[in-house]
Amino acid sequence: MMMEKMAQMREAGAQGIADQLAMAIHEHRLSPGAKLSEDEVGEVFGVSRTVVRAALQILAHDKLVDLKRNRGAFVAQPSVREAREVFEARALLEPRTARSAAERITPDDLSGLTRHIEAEHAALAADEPGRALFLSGQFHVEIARIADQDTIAAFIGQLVARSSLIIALYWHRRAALCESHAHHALIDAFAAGDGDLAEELMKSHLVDLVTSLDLRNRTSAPTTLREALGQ
Amino acid sequence: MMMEKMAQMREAGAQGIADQLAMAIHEHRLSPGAKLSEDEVGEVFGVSRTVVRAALQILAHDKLVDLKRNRGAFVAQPSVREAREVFEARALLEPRTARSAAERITPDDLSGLTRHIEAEHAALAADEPGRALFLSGQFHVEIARIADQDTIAAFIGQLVARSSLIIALYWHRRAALCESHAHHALIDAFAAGDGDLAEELMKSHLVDLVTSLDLRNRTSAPTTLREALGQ
DNA sequence: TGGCTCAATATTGTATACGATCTTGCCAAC
DNA sequence: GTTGGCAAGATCGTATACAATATTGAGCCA
Repeated sequence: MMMEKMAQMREAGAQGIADQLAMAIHEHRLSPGAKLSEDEVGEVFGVSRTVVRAALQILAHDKLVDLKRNRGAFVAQPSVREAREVFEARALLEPRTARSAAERITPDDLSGLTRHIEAEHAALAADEPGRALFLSGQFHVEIARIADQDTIAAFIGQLVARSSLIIALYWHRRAALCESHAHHALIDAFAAGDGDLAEELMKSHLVDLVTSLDLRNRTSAPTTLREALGQ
Repeated sequence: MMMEKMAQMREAGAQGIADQLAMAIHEHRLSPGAKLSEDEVGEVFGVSRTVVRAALQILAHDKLVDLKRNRGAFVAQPSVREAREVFEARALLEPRTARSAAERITPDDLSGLTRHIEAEHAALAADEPGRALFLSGQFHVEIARIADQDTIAAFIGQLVARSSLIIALYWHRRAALCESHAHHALIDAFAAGDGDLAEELMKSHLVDLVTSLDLRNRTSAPTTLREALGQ
């Protein structure tokens, strides 16, 4: 595991560093509000601030970090409003994409998805809930890839990553197993080539996700007193 | 007009430069395949390569420019496949967003949209078809803003900009007036608060847009012989 | 004359240096 | 004791310098 990380570090470059930071955020190893100092990140990855800044800009564009002028980069803290918007966008994109995937899925894709879920279970068994969450998100991206829609897949990838931040901030109900069940049901629909069912399952899966959050309008006051203890 | 440009230049910074380049691309003043040399752009805007690189990265992330390692930045040349994907994504996002907009539009929003269309007509009358195309695209973004969905609006903004590149490459039929008519019809639906109609109109408007393109699968060979005269 | 190698040039990739801005802690004044 | 300002430190924003890579043209050989 340590060696794996070292190898990833060598493949660096701005995009590589951004990918690793994004994964750390996605796996909840970096919490919302955490400061990402340019010097510190540069030291960790063994590069200069120039490339670190490029990486942070990439993450800022994906709304995973907030870039505050002359103050630095911080892991983003999506507002309640932003959280609703993210899931609204997912509700528009993912159900119809799941239908397309069901209509054109191949046996290879299907076994790939199955392996994906198995990896997710393994992560849970290994007591790595962050990694399980990441894999659970990638499941959604994979569906878009199967639907042969790279552009939509890119959007969903960004929305899924932001969803991970939203979950870190607003998670309420325990529903890890529920997630897994929904994904299994989707795979069954894919295997049956049932587009209608896949679309409907994805739709309700996303509704379940939102329902598992606590998006009551508090956390809007905190802005006044400097992130309200967030940072 | 010259003064306006100078003023925009002063508000620069990486995002400002990216915005201006994006608008130039959107207005077809920069053609697909055009090279954006760091030194040249830096000289034009009076900044160093550092900030130019940041601007180009922003545009690359929006898929408006291609960043080729050790070769430079070029205005993107979307493939036929990418073109189809962009309009597929728009078809998922925009009709339902238009419905939401119709359901919550205010009189101020409505007059704003009307002024928007008038500006588009004025640009056409002034023989600035590029600017008219840009305004026509912003109309779609404005609808998402009226629907109170900033996240979706950002996606649509990116897709609209890429659509402008696609139009530059694959435009076939003259349909400038047709566009205008579709937007007028949408405004009427908004004024009537008719969500069903707005959704349906947007759906067919997007279909019309795709239909006006020539997306037959040629232009995949050109890749071989270096942009095939594109650059 | 045609093709190949290699050097010269140009452009990007990265690091470092310097200036600007913000934070923070201290001290004085009320 | 609290508040205000000021100075020292830290961090970011930008410019510049140098290294790496790709392109181009000339010269050489077949």
